[in-house]
Amino acid sequence: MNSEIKPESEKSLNFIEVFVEEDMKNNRFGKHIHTRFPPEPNGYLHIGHAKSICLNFGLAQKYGGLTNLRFDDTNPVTEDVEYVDSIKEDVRWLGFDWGDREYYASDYFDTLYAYAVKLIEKGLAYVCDLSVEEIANNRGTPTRPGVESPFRNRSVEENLKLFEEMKNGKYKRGEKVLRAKIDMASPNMHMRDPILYRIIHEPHHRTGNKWCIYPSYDFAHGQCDSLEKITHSICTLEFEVHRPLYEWFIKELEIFPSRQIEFARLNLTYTVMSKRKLLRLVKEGYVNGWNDPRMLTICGLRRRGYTPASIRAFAERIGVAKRDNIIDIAVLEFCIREDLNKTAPRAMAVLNPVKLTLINYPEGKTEMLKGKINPEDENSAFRDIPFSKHLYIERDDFMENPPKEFHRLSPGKEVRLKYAYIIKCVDVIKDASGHITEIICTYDPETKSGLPQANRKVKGTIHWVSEPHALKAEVRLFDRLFLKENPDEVDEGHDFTENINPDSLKVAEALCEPSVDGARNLQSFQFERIGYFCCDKDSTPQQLVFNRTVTLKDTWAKISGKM
RNA sequence: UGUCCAAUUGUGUAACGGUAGCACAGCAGAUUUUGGUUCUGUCAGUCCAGGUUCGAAUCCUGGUUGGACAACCA
Repeated sequence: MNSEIKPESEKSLNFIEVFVEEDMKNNRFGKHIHTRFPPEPNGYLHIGHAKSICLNFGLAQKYGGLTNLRFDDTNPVTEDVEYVDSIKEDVRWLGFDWGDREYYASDYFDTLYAYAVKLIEKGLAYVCDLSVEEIANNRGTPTRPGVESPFRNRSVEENLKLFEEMKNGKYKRGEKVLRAKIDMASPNMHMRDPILYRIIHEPHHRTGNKWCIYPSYDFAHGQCDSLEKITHSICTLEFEVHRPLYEWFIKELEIFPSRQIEFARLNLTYTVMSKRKLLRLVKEGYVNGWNDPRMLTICGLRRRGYTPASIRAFAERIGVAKRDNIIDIAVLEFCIREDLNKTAPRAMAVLNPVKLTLINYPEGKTEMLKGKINPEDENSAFRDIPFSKHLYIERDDFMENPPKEFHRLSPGKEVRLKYAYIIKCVDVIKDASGHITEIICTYDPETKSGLPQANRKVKGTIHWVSEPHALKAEVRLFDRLFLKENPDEVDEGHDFTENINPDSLKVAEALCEPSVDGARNLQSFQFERIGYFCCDKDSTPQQLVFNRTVTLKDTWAKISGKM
């Protein structure tokens, strides 16, 4: 090894990319790859799905292939078109395009039925009359072999007849199932005569009443991959034990040999990820719906102000591997700050106001000051910010008896009002209970931004808004939904809801500079020195509403917290 | 008392028998009209025990720890 800088093309690969490159080199699938994203339309997509979406679409992009969107809709009991639409919207919003390759497992029901018949004819599948309980009991346990079904050795003819009768609706749910005939003593539970078809007298969101038997996941997923000529079928670790079955079907059905590769699903600190728990948060009213900005659903993140680019960057940054992982939520927050810092227009807003009056500034005068819309952008345009005698500043930016580390306003001290003047506190007015109601300052006209005197050193710079020009806005201050890194860490008999943060949402009235007027839904701003905020869909011209996406890094909070 | 999978700084992720690197987080400093950004520096790691080898995070054996698997869910 020498110290040469590695070119981009030699950047390290994740283990899936290693497999793909090996396969390409060995010509396993020819010169191209083809992936798929296979959601079940029974819930909303979350950040964990985003990882999978970025992985599947990202791989295809990298190696010049295509990605299909395929709905795994083999269970009409739980699935619905409502979810199909939201899933498509979310994938598209994330920035991925599946072209015209929108497929459904239900598109293949006829073929799947024919595959089942083929297995019966080969003597590899049989109709079983055992009840749910009996099948479960006969399956054994991971450490104890199962026992064979008494119906295991029916003739091919009888199986064919019975299976057709199942399809024709002759039997009720639970009366019969079609099972593969593999090995009831296999150490792998999934090989113990798995169920291929079950009877469900329920209309399907796409096939209506055509079918009353539906294929199981194992009998549908892999075959759909195969029918679509998917080269690399990427799924999460819990399907690893299904892989022998996946490959058994490919072999016995003699179909296109898609390759299943498993990776570790995403976990994040201070949140829950399972569909079941997310559903409870919604159903039990801990949050206001699936798109509540505190939810790590794609639609929740969108409403919170996360951008597609930030989520893609996150997926890239966390990597892919097979070991269980818990990603620090700070990584996600870093990614959105990184993006918004470069793109979000700046504005000043005061969230917790206290009045400030400039005694030597003319009453009734208004000046228009200039502020860069985005200082990160060299070519940034300017915005107009009105200034007057009567202002509001952040209550936290004033301290009567400050420690020496405090760089803001205090009696007798100077501070800069951003884009405006250097001011000096000369008096403090309090009410009967000692609560500060107004801060009295003088301003130095020589220090207006742009003037030579403005370059004078001062300890700090604070934001402000002009009282007569301020725009009121509702701000929704979101914080993490759970108090513990691992919300599932609870005492016996309790559950994760115990760890919900009671202060995950605080609503305040902010006073904003006029440039935020007319903000559109999903439009992001940086409220200077505070954080990134995004206009909510509840916002109207009469009542602006902003969601706090994430705070700015707050070094002062860290310092003051230690004191 | 089973099968499969995994184990690298606090958290992720590289290193494919040859200098343990990168990112986030932390800490310290510089710059700054955002206590933001940016920049610099810094802390900190190969689960354990054997073996193979000139050389092991990497290969082998045994252990330990964690995870998955016993829906007619996916």
